[in-house]
Amino acid sequence: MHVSNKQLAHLLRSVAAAYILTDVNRFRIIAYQKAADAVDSYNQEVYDQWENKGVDGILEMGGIGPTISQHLDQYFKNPHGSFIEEQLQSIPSPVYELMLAPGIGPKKAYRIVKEFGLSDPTTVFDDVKKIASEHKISVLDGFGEKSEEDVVQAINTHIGRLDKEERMALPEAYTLAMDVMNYMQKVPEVEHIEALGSLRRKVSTIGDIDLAIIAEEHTYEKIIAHFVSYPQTSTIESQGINKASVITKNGKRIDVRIVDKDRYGAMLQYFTGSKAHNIKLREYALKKGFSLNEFGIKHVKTGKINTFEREEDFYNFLGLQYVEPELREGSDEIKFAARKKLPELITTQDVRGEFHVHSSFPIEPSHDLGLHSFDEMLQEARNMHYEYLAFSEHNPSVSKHTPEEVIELVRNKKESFIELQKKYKDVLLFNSLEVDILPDGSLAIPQEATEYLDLCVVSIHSAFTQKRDIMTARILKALSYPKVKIFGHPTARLINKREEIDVDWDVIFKMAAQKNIALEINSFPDRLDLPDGLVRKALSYGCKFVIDTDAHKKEDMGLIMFGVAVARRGWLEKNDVINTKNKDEIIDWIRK
DNA sequence: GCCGTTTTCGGCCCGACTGTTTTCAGTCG
Ligand SMILES: Nc1nc2c(ncn2[C@H]2C[C@H](O)[C@@H](COP(=O)(O)OP(=O)(O)OP(=O)(O)O)O2)c(=O)[nH]1
Ligand SMILES: [Mg+2]
Ligand SMILES: [Mg+2]
Ligand SMILES: [Zn+2]
Repeated sequence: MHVSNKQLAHLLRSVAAAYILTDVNRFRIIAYQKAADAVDSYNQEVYDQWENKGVDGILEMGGIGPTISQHLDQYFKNPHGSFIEEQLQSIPSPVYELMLAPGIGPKKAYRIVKEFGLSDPTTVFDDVKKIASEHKISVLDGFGEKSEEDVVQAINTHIGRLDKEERMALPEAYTLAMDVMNYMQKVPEVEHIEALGSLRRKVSTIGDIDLAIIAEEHTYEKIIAHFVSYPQTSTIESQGINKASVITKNGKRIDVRIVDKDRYGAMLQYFTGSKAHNIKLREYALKKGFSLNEFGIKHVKTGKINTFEREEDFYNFLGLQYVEPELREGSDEIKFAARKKLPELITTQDVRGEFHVHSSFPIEPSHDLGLHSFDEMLQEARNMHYEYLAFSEHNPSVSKHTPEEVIELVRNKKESFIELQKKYKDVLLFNSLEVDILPDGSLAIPQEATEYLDLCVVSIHSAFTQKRDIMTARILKALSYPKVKIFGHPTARLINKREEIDVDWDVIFKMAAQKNIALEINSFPDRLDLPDGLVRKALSYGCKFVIDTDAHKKEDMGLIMFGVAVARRGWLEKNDVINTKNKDEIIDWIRK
């Protein structure tokens, strides 16, 4: 039976909880928690990996070691009677559910479940609320009036989140962050405010908003008081001297940390994360005799503390290259930084054009047409100082046209480019299409019509759930047609809406590298496809990439920054990305 | 349970906040 990453992470956290409650070695507990974190941040389905490569497929992701991999292998084959199931059975199952409420961990959950003999995980939240309403929790050892209220509040927060997405798409997160930052800047004592955490690392989905503030120490109290009074606050999770957290009416958490200017560098480092990166960095520092925290670097022997206003100096002090936030995921970036071998990441300024925008040209496609005309899109390209642009509308609908009509439509488009190119001498035009990869791997366009194209983007818009071997063969076939230069939004995922296709990426990447077909990094915030993890994998096969916006209106062309963020998170340098090249190099690439 | 250009054994990040405590455990970032 298929196990989703979400279920798997919960499973591993449950084992960790069972171990906490049975007093197992604390580092073994941490190993299970780390494994759960790794599953959460992995952008392929671990179960699929296992299904096709076995234990090696699990080990490959990093973050899970040989023992847990073996246990998972056994669990996936048959959970009944498996080691993992056995561990879980030592604790009543409602504990694992109750733990999901924020602020309730294994110990509190167990205490309550045990005391009242709860046995049904499906009703545990209602059961506990009922018990609380009868004030039976406050009389327990270690509990009181306030903590009884907090339990109910935690359950309500959890339930309130159930029908919402767990993680925000980037634009939503930016909007929320901006709103809070604007609100905080009403306090004149706020010298600087900045979004850190996953937002600074530009992760594709954002769990909460993390803000760092610079201020003088005597103003902290005033600033914190202002923060928790944010109009959208629903509950104040915590309110301390230099940090506070609230949950908004939409169920979104906002964390704030305040620090003085002299120590901001260390705070930037800590609060940008990721957690895995921080732990690896701290372990690395310990070996060199230093202990790190969000305020500075302590020499363990002498106790001397160094402070840092700049984050770069913090890394350099440890003998490391500065690590760009997008690389701080706790994979192997610290090793590279120690050897001064980190990549020089691509920037938005490096992008000189793109290959996937939709115009309103009446190509009569089976999917959606763009909103703006060639002219309007080209004006935008000019504004962005692009040197070239490929129009890639969806192919003309094959069900509504004869092959001859399709050929006619494509030729019309090509002919209209002649005048257009004269008008826009500074932007080299390419006649392209985004062609459907049909379920059998053939392209939704007559071969003759492609003769009028300079290139085409091929992508999947149907039959997303084919089995891995069929899907792999389908894509290989599609990539073998002439004029195919770009594999568009390769996984076809829609964040929070549609899963990635299941395919043997090793085979696809090998073929793409060999045939000089670029993998698209689609910048649309609900796609971000290829996902960053696969970008890095493809890079190791020598693949090349294009960063496209898939713009359906001119304003969408500004989304390119999101695609660049994915590229950076995939460790790409300028040279790995085709649309950083000049016109002549592009023409060469298309001919190859 | 994991892992290795100083280790295959012996270490493993570090601190803030809360409630119920008379010194701390639990939970979280
Ligand atoms: N050293 C250390 N730092 C942590 C730990 N937990 C969190 N942090 C730091 C690094 C995180 O990026 C930062 C913000 O924490 P969050 O829980 O908000 O995580 P992050 O923003 O990375 O991901 P998110 O999208 O919110 O799930 O705080 C920890 O256990 N140890
Ligand atoms: Mg966060
Ligand atoms: Mg946070
Ligand atoms: Zn598409």
